[in-house]
Amino acid sequence: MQTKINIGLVEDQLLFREGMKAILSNWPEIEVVFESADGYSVIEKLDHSAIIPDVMLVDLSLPAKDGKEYSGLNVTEALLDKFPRIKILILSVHDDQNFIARLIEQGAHGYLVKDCDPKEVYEAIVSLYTKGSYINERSLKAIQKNMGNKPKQPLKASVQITKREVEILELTCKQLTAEEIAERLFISVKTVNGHRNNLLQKTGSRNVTGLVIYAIKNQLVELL
Amino acid sequence: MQTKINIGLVEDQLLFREGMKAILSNWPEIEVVFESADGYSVIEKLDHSAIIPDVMLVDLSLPAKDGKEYSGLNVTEALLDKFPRIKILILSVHDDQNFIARLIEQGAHGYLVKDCDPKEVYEAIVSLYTKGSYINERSLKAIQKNMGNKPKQPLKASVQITKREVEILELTCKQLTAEEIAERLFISVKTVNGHRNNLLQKTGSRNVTGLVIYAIKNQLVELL
DNA sequence: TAAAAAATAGGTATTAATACCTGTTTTGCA
DNA sequence: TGCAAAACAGGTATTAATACCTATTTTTTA
Repeated sequence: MQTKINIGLVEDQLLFREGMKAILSNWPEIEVVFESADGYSVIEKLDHSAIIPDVMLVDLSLPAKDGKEYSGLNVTEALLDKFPRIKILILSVHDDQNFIARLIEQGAHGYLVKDCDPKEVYEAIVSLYTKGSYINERSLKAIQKNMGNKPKQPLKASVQITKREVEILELTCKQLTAEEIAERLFISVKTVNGHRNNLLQKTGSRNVTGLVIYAIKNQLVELL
Repeated sequence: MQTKINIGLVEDQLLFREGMKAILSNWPEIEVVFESADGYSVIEKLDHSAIIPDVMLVDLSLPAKDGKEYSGLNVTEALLDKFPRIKILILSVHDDQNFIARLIEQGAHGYLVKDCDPKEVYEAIVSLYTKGSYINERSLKAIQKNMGNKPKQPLKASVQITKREVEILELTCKQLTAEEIAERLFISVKTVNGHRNNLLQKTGSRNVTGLVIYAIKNQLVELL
């Protein structure tokens, strides 16, 4: 009779969450005791939760709310700060070496691609619970490659994008020019360009291309 | 003793696929008999498959290959053409009314958001099997809203983006200017702009913003 | 209610992108 | 091997975006 490993899920898609629960139910020593569909209420929910999970599976690309970011990264930061005993396993659709390295550097205890085998998830969870971390081959390579590779920019400055700026971003993504946006919003072109310049600053972009990518990555705009 | 409903899954993420199988295993009358991680091999796999599924769950945003598109949409088209008896249920992360309407117009028999309840998936499958379609409230609204709303542009012109154009797209998404791309590829700025102009034409975009969005939507570039 | 943040608007340059052309060379395929 | 597509490159304008500023008004929040 061993102790159960308590799992928490932070993932916006209900289907994926349910699927994960169904998968994990194959291993009786694992139990999902916490769930959240978003990042911004995780800490609050945990404060009112009877059971604190041992391992938290966090989706990297959680949707933003009101222009504020609550990505898996932010959740990781917050968890490390408030619930340092919880081990964090990042789940992501992406498989970027550079990114994995930075994530682990930030404090995540493990990283898995959503395309991985269910068994790997199990192994990762057990490893996180018993050893405190799970570094698979890919992650290890990622870390090694990025070792000493300074100048490391901060992964995200965790900047605050204002409501108006999100509007500008949305219309920019709809291929409107600054002039058209100005007309649409009944403001001066100068103002629109001011917002754009601020956005370029805040997001560390060089041009609209960067803004669009940023907006999509941080789910500030709808892609379809 | 009733007949089993044979299900096929077309979804690139293994975890999601496994999760879906686990979820569906709750209903004994449903069985997953076919799987594909991509869109371009579905027809071929079906040709060699002993059991043809009754209902095919297709992820809308399947990755492209070699610049050719094989989205859920293309799979739908191909399936309708070659295996018209298979009912198609589109799964998507997005919830855009306009898009749902067009998808159903294209021949899909049902549409579900990935954020839905597992029970809804079951209901949709049963409905597709028994009635041949599954239109929930949202989908219905979407269709009604778009009824008669001509001028309907084709959902996708299914244009062919060349290898070089994809390169240009990738570098453009990395925020390089035309001049920088020219340097990088050892070609003239004029050529780069030529490619860009062609891309604008082919994708029906007004500016780089449109190109970036197109590239991401069609997964011609990596987002991270 | 005072201070901070956001939104507004202006000026002045420079650089980049886009819209039209024309044409040649290279490459892949039937 | 010959055709078609792709890649290449040039010219000439025009429009849009970006990089710097400064400064006022409105809104939010502590």
